[in-house]
Amino acid sequence: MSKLSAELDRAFEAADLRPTAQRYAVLEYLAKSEIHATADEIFAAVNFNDPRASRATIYNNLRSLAKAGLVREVSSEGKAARYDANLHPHHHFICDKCGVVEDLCWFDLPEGVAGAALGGRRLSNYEIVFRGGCLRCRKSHPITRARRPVQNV
Amino acid sequence: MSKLSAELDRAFEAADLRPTAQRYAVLEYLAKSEIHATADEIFAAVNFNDPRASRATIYNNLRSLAKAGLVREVSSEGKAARYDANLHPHHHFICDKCGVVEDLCWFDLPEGVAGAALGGRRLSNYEIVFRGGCLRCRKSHPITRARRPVQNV
DNA sequence: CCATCAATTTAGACATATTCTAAATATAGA
DNA sequence: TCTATATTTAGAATATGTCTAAATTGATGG
Repeated sequence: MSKLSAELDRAFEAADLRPTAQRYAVLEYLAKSEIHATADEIFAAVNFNDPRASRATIYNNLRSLAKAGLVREVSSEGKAARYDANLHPHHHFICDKCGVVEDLCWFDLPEGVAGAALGGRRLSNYEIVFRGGCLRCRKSHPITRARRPVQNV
Repeated sequence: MSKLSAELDRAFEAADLRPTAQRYAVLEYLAKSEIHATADEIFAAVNFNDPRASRATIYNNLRSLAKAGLVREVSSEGKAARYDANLHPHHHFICDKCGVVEDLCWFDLPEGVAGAALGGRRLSNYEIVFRGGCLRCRKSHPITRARRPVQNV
């Protein structure tokens, strides 16, 4: 794996976005963190050592980064939006029980499976959101099953 | 297509959820409406004729219905959550330009494509979220294209 | 190095969305 | 009917997100 800082620099370069200290800190935190943080968590983390970003700046940067495709807002059960660095494509898994959002390796949909459903719409990207029991929750409740069986995928 | 009221009755029955007047009205509205309404829109619609549901009740019922799987919270770019009746499985399409959320016909993932990505996680369900230009927006900007081409799916 | 311009940041006020609370009401089952 | 539980309610309280106007920063050209 290449060094994170180099990867972030490349991402800013490719997106043609000024890597200001605050904006960089937001993306860096999202790239390092596993938790798909809320704006508030990002605010706290970025300012942990040294208060140097206001709330408005966190929101401003989340928007500019999202617009550039470097971060993604992920489906959040609660009310606060959760954000995810989007440096590499990936799918998501959300635990029904504990709500954790996990990244899954990317795989393409096989060619042709979605064409009919999409009709004539122009497609720019897609992601699959899986739900079920995460490994941690499954361990504590090994016999839990989906109410209706889901086809093997 | 069977009558909606019968379908709603069956859904409540299957979910073992009391079909109170207010709860029924929320699900009925979501099932009829195409707009993936916010809590506030549901509140306004349900009370249009006759004020008979408070905001708290709308939220309470959205939660109980979501927990039972009869409605789904769909990814909302803005801040107010949007809800969708989930009586039949379907995927979603979100327009990059106008933000509209459209339902797409369901299709299964081909067997085996996701197994490796899921690891040992227990799967209860999944959905695919596609993004791009809806038919209406495409019509007004026919030459728009994805910046990086997306594989045909 | 300086002047200039546009982008960014900031604090805090503001607006909106959601949850909570405690009392009232409705419903199912005995 | 009686009882226990679930649901509903209005409004207060909280959480989340946006806006504003002034200050700061960084890039560019002279």
